Amino acid sequence: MGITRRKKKEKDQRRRQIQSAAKAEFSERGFSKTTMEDIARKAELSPGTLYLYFKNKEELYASLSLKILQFMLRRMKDLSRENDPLKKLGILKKILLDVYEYDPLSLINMFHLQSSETLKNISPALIAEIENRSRLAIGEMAAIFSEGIQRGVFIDRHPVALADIYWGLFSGVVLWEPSKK
Amino acid sequence: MGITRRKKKEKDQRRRQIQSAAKAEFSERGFSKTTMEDIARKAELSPGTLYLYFKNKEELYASLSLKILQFMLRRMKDLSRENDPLKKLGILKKILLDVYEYDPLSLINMFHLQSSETLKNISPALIAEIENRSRLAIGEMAAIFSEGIQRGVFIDRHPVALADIYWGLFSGVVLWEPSKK
Amino acid sequence: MGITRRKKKEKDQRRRQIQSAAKAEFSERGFSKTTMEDIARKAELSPGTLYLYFKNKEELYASLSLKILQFMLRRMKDLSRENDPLKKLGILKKILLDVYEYDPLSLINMFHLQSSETLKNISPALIAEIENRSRLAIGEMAAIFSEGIQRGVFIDRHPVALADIYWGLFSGVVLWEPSKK
Amino acid sequence: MGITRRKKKEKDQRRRQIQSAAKAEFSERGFSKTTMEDIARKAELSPGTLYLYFKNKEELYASLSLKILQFMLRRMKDLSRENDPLKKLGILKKILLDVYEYDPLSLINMFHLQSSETLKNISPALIAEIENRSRLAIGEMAAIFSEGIQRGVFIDRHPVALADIYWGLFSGVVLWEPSKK
DNA sequence: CATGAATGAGGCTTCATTCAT
DNA sequence: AATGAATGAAGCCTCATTCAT
Repeated sequence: MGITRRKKKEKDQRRRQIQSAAKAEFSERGFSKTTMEDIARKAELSPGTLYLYFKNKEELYASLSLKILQFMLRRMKDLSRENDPLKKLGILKKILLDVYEYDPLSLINMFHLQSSETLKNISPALIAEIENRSRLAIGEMAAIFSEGIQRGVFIDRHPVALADIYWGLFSGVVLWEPSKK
Repeated sequence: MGITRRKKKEKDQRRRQIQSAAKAEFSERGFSKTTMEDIARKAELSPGTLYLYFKNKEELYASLSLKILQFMLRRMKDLSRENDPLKKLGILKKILLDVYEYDPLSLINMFHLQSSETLKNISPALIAEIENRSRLAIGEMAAIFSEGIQRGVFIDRHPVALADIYWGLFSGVVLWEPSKK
Repeated sequence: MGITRRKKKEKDQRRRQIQSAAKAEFSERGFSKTTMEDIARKAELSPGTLYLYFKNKEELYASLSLKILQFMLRRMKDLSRENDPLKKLGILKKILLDVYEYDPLSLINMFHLQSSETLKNISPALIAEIENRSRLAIGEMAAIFSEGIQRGVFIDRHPVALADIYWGLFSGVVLWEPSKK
Repeated sequence: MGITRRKKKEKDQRRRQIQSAAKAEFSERGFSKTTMEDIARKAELSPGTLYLYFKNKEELYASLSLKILQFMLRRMKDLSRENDPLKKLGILKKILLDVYEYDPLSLINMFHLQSSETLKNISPALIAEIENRSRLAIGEMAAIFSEGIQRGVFIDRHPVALADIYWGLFSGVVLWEPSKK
């Protein structure tokens, strides 16, 4: 089934091509101001083609979040190899920076997705998957703080709150960065 | 001129009424997803009336940023009364928290304005004013770091960069907050 | 409240103006081939205006059925004044012809609505109302046959079936009529 | 020419396969709401293939009418063997019922074709052929009435009008039937 | 011949903005 | 000044049709 395989590969390639164009456009103009035609033009495709790969505009947008979360979770595997909470925090910092470098635009999209309106046109399955991975990521971070508190290395606050703050600080810097142009 | 004065007062009052409604709606749904009719309904006015007070949707949006920046700059006057860079930083923290408490929604809108889409329909004059005030605020903050570095209290990095980071952290926390629902 | 009253009247008038244009266009080209712009042009309005009076294309279409059913039911009041089943049948024939003459186009639309796809964009309330009235009309007809059978004037078949047949014959002639051009 | 013959047979077979799928889909959802992909899926072919057998959607639709008309005309040959107008009418009734039973869906499609939207994309040749056969069928029916009137068996009305009415009643019942669900 | 990915025209609908009252 | 009905441009999306493989 060599042909089938190649077909699949080309299809995946096309998907990525669209996602790449979408990422650039969404990041530059935001979700609402970006038109499907903008994305199609950037991807050098016709508008109709986008719909062969993504059910609608919102799913295309959300798919970008999924990608970056996937990458982040993969990298978070590293954390389990380290024991010292402080060092874990260091690794976490490194991971977040890596994620930012790997794909700053997607990251920004994700923050927008999370901090903005409920995107009601996204299929429940996709939403569930994103929420699931988000929870995993925050949970992973909370675990670091939880352990640090237990060992008396970090101050005693709710671990999830600490993870939230850390995350908030990071996203603040990330969001602020491009606005300086 | 008593009547003229009263007229002016009523007009200002109406303006604020609209801004207040706009603030709430923009914060909840974001700029693009908020319709002028949403705002009019919330302000208990008709859509047409909004245009008697604001040239268009974007200017109404931008005017919210202006308001909070005004407040912030007024509060920043306090900084000049203090000499010690570390204490100044403490006061700055206090100011930022005050600003957040004074009007979190406007603040969120402002961060969105800065970090997101290019609002090309805003009149150059208004943009200039916002940029000007933003620069003033960041400059005020940079001055703190600059002084601290000179006195050897802070590490030696570019003061504006430090101010940016501080500001980024702040906005990160502010923007992250509501997304936790 | 003279002004309010006048406003209401004008609004009703506009609704009818749109329905009238829609009726003509739908009858000529059928539901799917008729565009909202066609209707707007015929009504000498802009496309957007149609949506101030009807939620969407399907509701506009369905509203035409409602109108004709209303007329028909009003006319069916006459039936109760007559006792003889055969004469009732005569009156019924007259009513159907009146309905056809009153508004042949709407009648055709209604048959298309009934005999075609499920129009899933119609609000449940409107669907319920149409179905309710349809049932009333068929019920009224069935009652005639039921009585006629009891008195031995009509052959003994299920009254609703007879009503269906009668209705089917009538709609057959009605549908056939315009196709001869 | 055995191979050529077989090829032709396979081609015909494919054509019928498509028509069969089209018939089912058109009957269920109507012309406009049925997509070429719907039909292709039902026929277990790809959309592109349909265009190898039919010039476009409308011709595919119209071809269904042609088929049933062909069948009807073939059956109408029987009429010439009978002399008595009343008996002819009985045979006609039988024929119409046969046609309905032979292929109710095509019949419904045909009535829709005739009673609804102008199908301007159909090739003039095909339209001509359909109209021709329709006229033949109606003519055949009119002949019955004509003869019956001459012999004083039927009331004296225009024979074509009588044929139309008879045909209208028939189509009414046919179209009404499925709408009762 | 068959495929099915790609195209792009065109339809429905929303909403910022205007303007007659 | 205030209204709110009307406008019409523009966006999302569908789907008949084509064409390279």
